[in-house]
Amino acid sequence: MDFVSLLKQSDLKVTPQRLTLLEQIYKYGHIDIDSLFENIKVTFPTISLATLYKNINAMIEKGLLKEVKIVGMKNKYEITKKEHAHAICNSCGKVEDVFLDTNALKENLETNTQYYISQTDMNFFGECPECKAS
Amino acid sequence: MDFVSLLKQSDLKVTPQRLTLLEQIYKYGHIDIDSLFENIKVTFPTISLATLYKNINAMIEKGLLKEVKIVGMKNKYEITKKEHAHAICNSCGKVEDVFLDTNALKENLETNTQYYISQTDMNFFGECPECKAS
DNA sequence: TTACAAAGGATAATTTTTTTCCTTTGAGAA
DNA sequence: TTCTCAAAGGAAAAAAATTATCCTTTGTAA
Repeated sequence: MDFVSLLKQSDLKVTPQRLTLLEQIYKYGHIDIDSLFENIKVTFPTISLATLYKNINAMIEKGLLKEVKIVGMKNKYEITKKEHAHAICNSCGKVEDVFLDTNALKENLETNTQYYISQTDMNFFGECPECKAS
Repeated sequence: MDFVSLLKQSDLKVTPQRLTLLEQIYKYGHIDIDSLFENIKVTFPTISLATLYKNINAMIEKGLLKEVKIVGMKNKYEITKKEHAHAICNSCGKVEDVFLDTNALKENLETNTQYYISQTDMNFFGECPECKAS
């Protein structure tokens, strides 16, 4: 993942703090501000929450990151990628990306409501295979 | 809508504040804490935000209310009803309920991921018919 | 290199949500 | 109907989450 180019394309300066931030989000897939803060402090002990928020908001504005809102959880952040749904395990709390074809449903909604739909945001809650087994 | 029975069934005392709260949420469909506060203060000028939060949280816990999390908006609350999606207009900010058959998609996800899915949460963003026209 | 806008960091300020503590009230028992 | 008391309301404070301010540092392009 070439985060340097990603930042440059968005007219954001390439700083070591930002690279680490992106690496951590990428590594965890979905991460909230507190875990992110804990993880980044290992590399940058003096970084402040304010810097994290400023960077996250800048990157969301540029479309580099997306905020993931899930009922019952603190907001998480993810690297922007092809539109996808989230599968969330109610037992272990895991959040996974799922790439589904949602076109039929979208068109269904469009003909029903006369809305024009440009984005979707879907969360599926239940039990992951591991938790189901135990 | 019989909010008195609804509260009783949930072992929550029936207070005028709670009835007004439920009536307002019902009336608006989806409402955030600030609008709710403004509206309820008309009837109960001394009500406090703390009371609203306490009641909303109690009702969410009892399953009477649901928190609606939409990217770019403050959390909203709705009366619990049959599972449904939300259509959100990016132009005027309107949020509408849409009842769709999401079973095919759910089963698709289940066979793909081996998750067992018990609830879904779907938001569709775009333009409502009115904003499309203008 | 140098210049300078942008980013980082410390701190304070705001905003949002929860807790505490005391008063009031709904609802069942007497 | 009155009494009792746990639960609810309200005021205030506390805690948690987010944003703003201000000064120092740094990335980047000339």
